[in-house]
Amino acid sequence: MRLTTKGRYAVTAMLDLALHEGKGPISLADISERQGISLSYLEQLFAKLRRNELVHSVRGPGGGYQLKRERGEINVAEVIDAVNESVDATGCNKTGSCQSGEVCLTHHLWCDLSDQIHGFLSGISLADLVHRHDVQEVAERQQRVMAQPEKLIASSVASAS
Amino acid sequence: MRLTTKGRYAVTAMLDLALHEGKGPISLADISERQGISLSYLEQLFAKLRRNELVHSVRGPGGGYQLKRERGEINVAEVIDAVNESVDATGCNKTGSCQSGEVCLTHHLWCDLSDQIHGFLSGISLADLVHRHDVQEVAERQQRVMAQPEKLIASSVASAS
DNA sequence: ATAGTAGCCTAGTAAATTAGTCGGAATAAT
DNA sequence: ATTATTCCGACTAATTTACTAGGCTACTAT
Repeated sequence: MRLTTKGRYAVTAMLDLALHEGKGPISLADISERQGISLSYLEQLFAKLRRNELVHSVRGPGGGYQLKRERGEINVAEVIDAVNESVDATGCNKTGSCQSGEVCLTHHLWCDLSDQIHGFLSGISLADLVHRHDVQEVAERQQRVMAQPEKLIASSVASAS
Repeated sequence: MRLTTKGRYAVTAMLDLALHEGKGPISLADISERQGISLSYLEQLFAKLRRNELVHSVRGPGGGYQLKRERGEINVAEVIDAVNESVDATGCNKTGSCQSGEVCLTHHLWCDLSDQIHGFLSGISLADLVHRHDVQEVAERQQRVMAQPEKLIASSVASAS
């Protein structure tokens, strides 16, 4: 099991889409700016999200991405699964062949842990996140920063040095 | 966050120690054989476990390792922490500086997930594992295999090819 | 004393993964 | 036609994993 920036980026980007729903397709350039994620990297992640039928793309100018399902029908676990291949904590992919064909001493423990994590994350939808206070606060801050083009340039210069 | 064989090996090895408690120090060679983990790799893991005061070592012939605390007083979370540095799911190490000094859109979600995982794993002690049916079954199987030296050689030859 | 058994320590390494970059299509709106 | 965007493939530096190799140190049994 691994949860790195890859999965975190995917969830963040999907949440960004959910927050700006109803404004037509959202371009990856917008998400890149707002969330501070490399555009090319986002492209790779969205290729996987699209293959997993989580988003729908519109090409050409004014194009971008939209959620393929309703916000309430997409949960965090499947977003991570889409880019990461599973939040499984076992080494044997739950097959039980961890120690030369047989289950290892701790196999069931990792199965339990996997269930725990999956249960937790699959119980949280994008709609749930949109309604959270902390998410709304951060989203508002990001709106304010986007409205100040000078600050944007200053911060990108600072991060480049 | 990452949970790989590293953390799994550590927990498995610690559980092996817990299962064979009361028989004096257990050598890493024994654990290596029983659990199918490379001896040199075990040495590296146990160096960390020792630094974190989870095990106590006895050098020289007949030496090995013993749990430093009672089985009921060592939980799975701290074993993983010892070799892995934390089961933290955030990218900022819970500092909240994920996006140029400020919290990112999904910071709190990862904090919640971290708490969830830590809560689950810290609630399971080595004693709990020792008493589980599935663990006892696997432990008995490992005892039987160890009692058949020919089979051991045959399986090691097979895995080497 | 000394041989042998263990733990201890450092260094190296192949393979995989991460988090990107780069360049160039294909597509659609103006 | 130009431009904005998704799409696609190849490449890469840095990091991590899961090891191996080899030598040293402490201890015990003989």
